[in-house]
Amino acid sequence: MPSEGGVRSATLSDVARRAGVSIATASKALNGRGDVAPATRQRVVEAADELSFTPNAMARGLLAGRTGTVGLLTSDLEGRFMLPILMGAEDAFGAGQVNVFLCDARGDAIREQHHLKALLSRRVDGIIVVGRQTDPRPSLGQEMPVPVVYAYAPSDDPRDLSFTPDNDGGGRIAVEHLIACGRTRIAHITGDPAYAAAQDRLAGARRALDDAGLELVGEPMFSEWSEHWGRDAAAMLLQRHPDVDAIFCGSDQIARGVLDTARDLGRSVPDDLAVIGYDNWEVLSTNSRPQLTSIDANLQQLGRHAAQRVFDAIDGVDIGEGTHQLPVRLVIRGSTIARR
Amino acid sequence: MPSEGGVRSATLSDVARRAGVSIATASKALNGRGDVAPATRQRVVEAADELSFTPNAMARGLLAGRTGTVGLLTSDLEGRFMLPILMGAEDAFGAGQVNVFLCDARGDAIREQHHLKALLSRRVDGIIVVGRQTDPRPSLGQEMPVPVVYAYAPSDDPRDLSFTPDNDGGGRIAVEHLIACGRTRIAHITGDPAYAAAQDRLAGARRALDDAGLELVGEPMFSEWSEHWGRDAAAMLLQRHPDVDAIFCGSDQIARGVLDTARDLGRSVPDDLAVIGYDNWEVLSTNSRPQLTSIDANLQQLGRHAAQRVFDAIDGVDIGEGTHQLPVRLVIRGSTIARR
DNA sequence: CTGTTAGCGCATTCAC
DNA sequence: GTGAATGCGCTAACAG
Repeated sequence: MPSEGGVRSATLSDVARRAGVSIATASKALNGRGDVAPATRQRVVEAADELSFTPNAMARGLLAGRTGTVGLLTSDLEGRFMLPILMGAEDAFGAGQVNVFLCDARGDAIREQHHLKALLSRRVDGIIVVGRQTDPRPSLGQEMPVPVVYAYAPSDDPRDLSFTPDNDGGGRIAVEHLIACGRTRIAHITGDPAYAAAQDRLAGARRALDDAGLELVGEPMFSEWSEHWGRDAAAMLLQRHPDVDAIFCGSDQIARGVLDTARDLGRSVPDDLAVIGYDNWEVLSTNSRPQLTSIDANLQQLGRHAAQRVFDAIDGVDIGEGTHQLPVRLVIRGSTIARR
Repeated sequence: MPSEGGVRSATLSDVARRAGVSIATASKALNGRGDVAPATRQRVVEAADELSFTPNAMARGLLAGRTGTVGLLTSDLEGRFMLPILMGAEDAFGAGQVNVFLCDARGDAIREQHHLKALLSRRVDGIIVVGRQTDPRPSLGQEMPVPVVYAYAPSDDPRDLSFTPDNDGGGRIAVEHLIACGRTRIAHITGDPAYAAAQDRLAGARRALDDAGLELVGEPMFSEWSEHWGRDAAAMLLQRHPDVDAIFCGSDQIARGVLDTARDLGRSVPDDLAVIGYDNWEVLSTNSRPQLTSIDANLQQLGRHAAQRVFDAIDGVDIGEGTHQLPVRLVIRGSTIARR
């Protein structure tokens, strides 16, 4: 009878009655508060056990003024960015201490407003807003009754606190790695130029090239974040600039497409052509031939950061403001350095 | 100052005072309960607005005996199966009415117990347990104070209610499709034989072959759910049985690997060799050359089902028991039927 | 050491 | 129509 919602959970007064003490004493005994005779405590604990008593967090929260819950407001349907962040947040909160309300707004502002209202009504102690792009998103406003931290997609209001990956830095270390591998004829194939991520990564790449006295081979190629585009772009690129010796790709998907075309055209990777991806989406990056070197945005750490700040704010610490770009890291695999 | 948690949210009595009425009247006015003079209601609503009053869901829940929350207890780190289910659940709950606590146990039983305790303490109205395999998982037990529904991974206790995709049916329709495409020399490459999913899909495939008076070409090839295995297995298979004209793959990842090898060996897909995947993981299935025909488990619908049942149980309806296999569907793309 | 009292924010009787 | 009183389950002062 899984539907058996019938057996009302035991309350503290049930426990107290069974242990033959007052409800206050029972409370103290279970929470280790105040002075309770060991024998009494023993009796109370046993009674609680027998009734499988579980304290009502709502009643507790009502009194304490905090609920021990946090809202995660997202619009990342796929969860590709949201999930690592969520896991990081759970880590930071120390499983069990804090629980997370997950709300998916599906990219709809109305729905987001709706969810926000619900979260506030539930008196969450804080809110983490997770976007699916690194472009700034509308702020929830300064009038929030609880601390708000933005993750991945920063707020467009500098008075808010936001954490976002350092895409510029990512572009830079990607190209620095290619240069360190001895490459000098480097091209760039990336996704939708309307994305800040595309522009930032390109800017970082350009700076690294500049520092090395190099230039991008051809113009950066923009279109969509797909394998198809990676294949087509690589074909065009290798035809027009056969002397290219490395391609920095704006995403792992694009890089997979590039690898495909390279294979079709008989260009050997990495000897003849080095390829580097972005995002380190493991299902793509570790299953290609060769495996993809990529840039990892450390999203789990980003989630931990965001959660930590929400935590601090709850404890009354001032969490500051502004958009903070968190460091990314290079994950080297076979597409840039040959295995021996 | 995003840390500004200072402004204690307004309470109903704040609203009442400002509107010059009693707290009881304010409550009725805002909830449309009882008879309140239109003018009075007007005043109360305005006061609530000015204070941006948000009712405290905890206080309300304490009184009502239900919280309007549901726990989603998962161990699917990637979220590949969990997320569609979560979205389906949110749909069924009608955004805003019910909120979901998401708990990731990371496949650790201790952690799961911990989270379960927390959920019960929060007095969730129901729990959905989501696994990452279709193998039966340990039941949470029959003594739960709230309704529990299992999704994707069924409970090992038949007294529980579980929803899982019909893998046998999936194997069958996959092979039926291949046969309908005129294929007769069909082989099977799949993942870890310890997975029920692998065995069930194979069983379904065998039944379909049987019904058509056919047999699998060679033995089913088991190993891991990866592209690498798909590539290696296909190479072995095509060498030993060059006359194979179709391959049913246990996952889209494996199918991607198979496509790679087919291309390497100059076997044209789908003319020369039809390939069908499983899971319809779109990032893989829609980006291959050609795009992958695959079996979609309708996970979002599965999530909606599970949520609906939890809902029913909350309303006192008996939700029944047993493991229910939900229908899957065939998604036809270019890897089995040539585009014209 | 233990029990009594008050109150967190709200919805619901039941008098007026 | 409106308001005073009651209690959901719990913890924190206090008094015994």
